[in-house]
This record gives sequence, structure tokens and C-alpha cells, in this order.
Amino acid sequence: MKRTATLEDVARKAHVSKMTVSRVINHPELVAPELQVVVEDAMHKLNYHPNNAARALAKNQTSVVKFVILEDVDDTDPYFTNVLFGMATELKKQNYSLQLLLKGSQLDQGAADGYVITGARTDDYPQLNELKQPFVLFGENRGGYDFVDTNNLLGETMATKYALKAGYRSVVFIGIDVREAFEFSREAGYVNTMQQNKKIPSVFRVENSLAAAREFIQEHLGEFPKNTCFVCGSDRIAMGVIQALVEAEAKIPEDFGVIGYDGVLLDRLSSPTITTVKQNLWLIGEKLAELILRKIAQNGAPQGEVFIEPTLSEAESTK
Amino acid sequence: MKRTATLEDVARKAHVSKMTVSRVINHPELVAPELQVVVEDAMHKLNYHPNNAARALAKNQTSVVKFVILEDVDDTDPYFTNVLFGMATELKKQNYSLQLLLKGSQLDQGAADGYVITGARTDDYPQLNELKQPFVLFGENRGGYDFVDTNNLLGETMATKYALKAGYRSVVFIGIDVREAFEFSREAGYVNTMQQNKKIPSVFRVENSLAAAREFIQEHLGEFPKNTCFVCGSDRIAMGVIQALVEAEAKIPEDFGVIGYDGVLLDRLSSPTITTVKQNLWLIGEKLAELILRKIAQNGAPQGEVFIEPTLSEAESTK
DNA sequence: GACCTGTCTGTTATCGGTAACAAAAGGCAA
DNA sequence: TTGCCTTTTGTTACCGATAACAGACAGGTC
Repeated sequence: MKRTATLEDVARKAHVSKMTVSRVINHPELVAPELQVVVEDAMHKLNYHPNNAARALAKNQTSVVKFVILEDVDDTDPYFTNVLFGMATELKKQNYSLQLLLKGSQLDQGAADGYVITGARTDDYPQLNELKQPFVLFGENRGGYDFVDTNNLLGETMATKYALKAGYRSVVFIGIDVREAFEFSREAGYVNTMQQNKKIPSVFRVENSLAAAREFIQEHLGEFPKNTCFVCGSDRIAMGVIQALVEAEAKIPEDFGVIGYDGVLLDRLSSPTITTVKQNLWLIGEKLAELILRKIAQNGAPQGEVFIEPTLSEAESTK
Repeated sequence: MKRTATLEDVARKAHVSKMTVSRVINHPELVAPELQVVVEDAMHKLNYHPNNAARALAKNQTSVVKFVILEDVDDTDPYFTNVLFGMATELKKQNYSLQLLLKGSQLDQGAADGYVITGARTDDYPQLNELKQPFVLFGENRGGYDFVDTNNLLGETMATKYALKAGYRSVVFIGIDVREAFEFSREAGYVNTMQQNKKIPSVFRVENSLAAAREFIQEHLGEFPKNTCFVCGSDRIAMGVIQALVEAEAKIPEDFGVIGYDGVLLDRLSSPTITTVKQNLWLIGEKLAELILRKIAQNGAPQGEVFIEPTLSEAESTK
């Protein structure tokens, strides 16, 4: 069986030492341009690919990033697939690979160069502080941790503006009943926009589940006049609202509008389909990977906050 | 910064050579029982964890398995999350990590010890034959490749029996319009069961999308008498069928029953909820990991076919 | 020309394991 | 007692890279 080419092979072919080849790869600025060309040529001809294990060993790294989901992965959330693929794509460029961890599994240190953590709530902060290795969060937070998230504030601002512009007289917000940063930002997006338009904001909160949202509307539909738009904290909630409205034979979108948040699958499965604030999860995944890799490379230096702009995806649930 | 313990450290503490420690880990049968105890004790006290990169380098491995999705990941399929986590959990036990590849990305050899491939169609077989490294498929196939899948035949058998037992006079099958093994098996499950019950099978096929299924019913509803149950090849199709039935104000489950296949999220989002054949995707993921790891360990030896039994999840769409 | 500088390349040791071989110790038959 | 297995443990070399240091060489200064 043919071995794959090693540094040594390339070095021999280019009539230089291993070290020079290594430098061409890692510190090209230290190598004379003519030599670079020769070496690169040899690498191509031999179809050289660095051996990751060897490099990791020499550099005392692992080439592994762990992706930790701290929420209860309601066993079938489509949410992460795209984030994962976005991340994986970026990571692979640097020959990194992934390990996936769920809540509860030990964050055993040392087996990875860094962590990407999602679903961290305020309660989890102590655990995060224990972590000796670099990590970044997926999800806005007020703990000073580096993170990537959609711009929640902007997202609900867009949604609320859209609802008003569409001509709904009343616009109410049905958020998720958790007291976490992302939710505060979404609510703020709604509230601020209402204020700016001299409207009185009206905020409700329900558990983030289809059933809870549905029940809420079933019980309170009478309290909402016609021509109301429900701006929801998630597509799940939006879908529950829609189902309740459909049951009640309310007219969508004429009498009631519904806007969701997420834009992951559900919006298109609903009937009518949901106008929603669409997150670019793939891009978020890529950014997460970039951030953690950079943080690793920079030995844990802070990377700040990255907001990804959402887009408004128009569908049948609004006029 | 405190280094993590190495073989050397353990060896010193246990007053043996590195090799003996290595043997305790990899070939304990070659080490005297008394020594094993001493060494294991030392490992615990030092909280020793083998360095994966070093091991991989010495054994000429990578500790990486690639997960390849050959289908168009309709950008938000919830399907894989569970498979991925099931796999990842098993892989981690052996200190393996994952890289994710999508259709189109080069299956560049050598960067992994093995592959788990999903969505392979007959057209993809040539590409698979090129692969020099061990791989297993997620998904029944007739190409002789090792695979893990739900028992599709059994699944639709269960579904069809259930429909008959529920008292639907007519039971029709609406499958996915691809000519692949998994679909043949599902159809066979339906057809065989019908034959055994002296009923005439009736098979239709549509694209695996909500919209396609919905249109199909919109156009052909008239042709189906009341008291018909639609056994569907996927929950997407089932959901489309249900939406069309609801629009037409048909009574579910009295006049029309609907049974889906998959049991991933959609069944519970539908209104009414869908009775479906639920796949245990997490378990499938675990098995895939076991299979590929064993295959790697056994140097590519065939691992055969593994069928995971589905369960029937009863909901509102059938009586 | 001697000396220093800066730029570039090569040498050596090392990362933490494992395989292959060598050696020591004990048992048993001749 | 000698010789030959067997069982168990140690020695050595090596996996493929990188860091740290050393050496070679060119040019500039005095």
C-alpha cells in the first residue's frame, strides 16, 4: 500500500531540509521566494497533505473543537443542523474536527482546543467560568463572554415595523418566557419600535412550545380585536398561534397577522406559511468556527460580539 | 501551567516501563495481573488520559470519521441532528471525532479512518467503489454495502396492519417517487400486508415534499372513498395529505386516516398530529458509529446489515 | 580586511505514544 | 544440570511534524 507523502519526501524532492518545507507551510515569510516556489511545486507533485496527528502532537494541540448543547435538545430540533454544517465547513479548512456534547456530559478538559457552547443560560455561567480553555457562545449574553448570534434586537424591530407598515392597527408581542439576553433583546426590538411609532406596546410570554402558544390564543383570542398582528418570539409559538386561529376560523392574514422568528423549517410547514425573521444559521456556524479558531490561535484573547443580520421572510401569515 | 500526565509519568509512578503501561491500556492480557492493578492505580492517581494525537501518529490513524450527506440537505432537515448526536456519543467513547461533508465536497482520502455515508443513491455507487477506506451507509441498499437503517419493510407492515385493524375499508399507499431500496422495502411492507389480508394494494408515488403531496390530494381526493387510510412514505407527505384534507374539510380520522413515516418533529407539529412509524435515529447513529469503528479495527472486514426496529407512534390522524 | 548585522537554511531534540525485537525468569523434560 | 519453551517485561526505533538553536552567507561599516 502506497504511503502518503510526508514532509521528508517533499524535502527530498525539493532538495531542501524538512524544516524549510515546514516553514513554507507555517511561516512562509521566513523563506526565500525562489525556494517557496520550488517547495510548493514539490508539494503539488507529490500531492502532499500534512499529517494532522503529527502536527497536533508537535504543537501540543488536539485539532478538535467541542460543540456543547446545554439546552434540552428537545429531541428533534432542526435548529442545529445548519449551525453544525456551517461550523464543520469552516473547521475543516483548518483540519479541525468536531465532537458533540450534550448537557450533562462532562466537559472534560484537555481533550479539545476549544469549545463552542450553545444554550448557555445565566445558571450556567459558573460552569463556564471553570473552563480553562477558550470558548465562544452561540447566543447573546450579558456575561461578557464572546458570542455570535443573530441581531435579535434588529430582528424584532424589522418584524414590528413590517407589521405596522402592513396596516395592522394593533401589534402585540408573544415572547418566550425565559429571562435571558436574547429574549430581552427581542422584546426591546418590539417595544422600541412601538414607542417610536407612538403605539402602546403589549407583551405576553409563553413557554416556547406549539401547544402552549395554541392554548394561550384559545383562551385569550377574545381579548384581541380584529386587525391585530402577533409578533412572536419563535416560529413554534407562531405556529401554535396560527393553529389556534385556524381552529377558531379567524381570517389570516386579513383579521390577524402572525410573524415568527427563526426561519428554520417550521415557517414553511405551517399552513398558512409563516412570515418570519430568518436567521442565517449556516453563517452563524461559520462565524462561530472562525471565532473559536482565532481565539485558540491567539491564546484565548477576547473576540467580542458578532451579530449576524437576519432577513425578513414574507409568507402567507401577514398581509 | 501544569502539564497533563503522560505515559512516562505513569510508568515512573508505577515503577515499570512506558511499554508496560501502554500494554495495560491496549493489551492487558499480556500483563501480569498484579502489575495491572499497580499501573491502573497510578493512572487514576495521576488522572492520566492518553494523548490522542500521539496515539494516532504512532498507529498511523487519524481518530476522525467523516459523515457524508449525499442528498441535497434541504437546508433545514431535522433528520440528522439525532443521528449525528447518536454517532458522536459513540465515537467519543473511543476518542474519535467527526468531520461533516456535504455532497460535492471532495471525499479526500486519507484525512479520516472511515466514512459514514447517508443518502447514497444507486448513481453514487461508482463513487463509493472508488473509496479505499472503510465506510458504512445509513440507508438500506442493494449494492452489498454494509448499512444501518430502520426496518422499512417492518415499518410499513406495522403501519398497514394498524390501518386495517383500525377499520379503514380502503388503505392506499403514497410513497416517495424514488427507485431506491428503502422505498421498495416500504412499498413491499404495504403490499405484502394487503395481500395477506386479501386486499388489493394501491400504490401512488409523489415527490417527497409537503407541497407535492398536498397537490396530489387536492387533485385526486374525489377518487378516494370515505373510510380510506393513507399510508405515507414520509411525514412530509403525510403532512401534505393532512393539509389538503383539512382544506377540503374532510373529517380526520373518521373519514380519512393518515399514517406517516419518520417520527421526527413533523408528526407532532401537524394539526391533527400524525400517527407515524417512528425511527430511532439516535440508536441508528450509535450503530453507525459502532459499525464503522469495528470495521476500521478489523481492517475493512464486512459488517453486514443492521436493521433497527421502528415503533408505531399513535396520534390524532387515525382512529 | 576584520567585524558586525541581518537574512535565510539546516541540525537536533522533542511531542507521547506503539510495534518489533530482545532479554530475563520460571517451568519442565531429558 | 542443560536446554528449550513460555510468559512477562524492557529497549530501541520510529510515526511526522515543529521549536529552538546553530551555522552559512551576503552586505555594510570602519
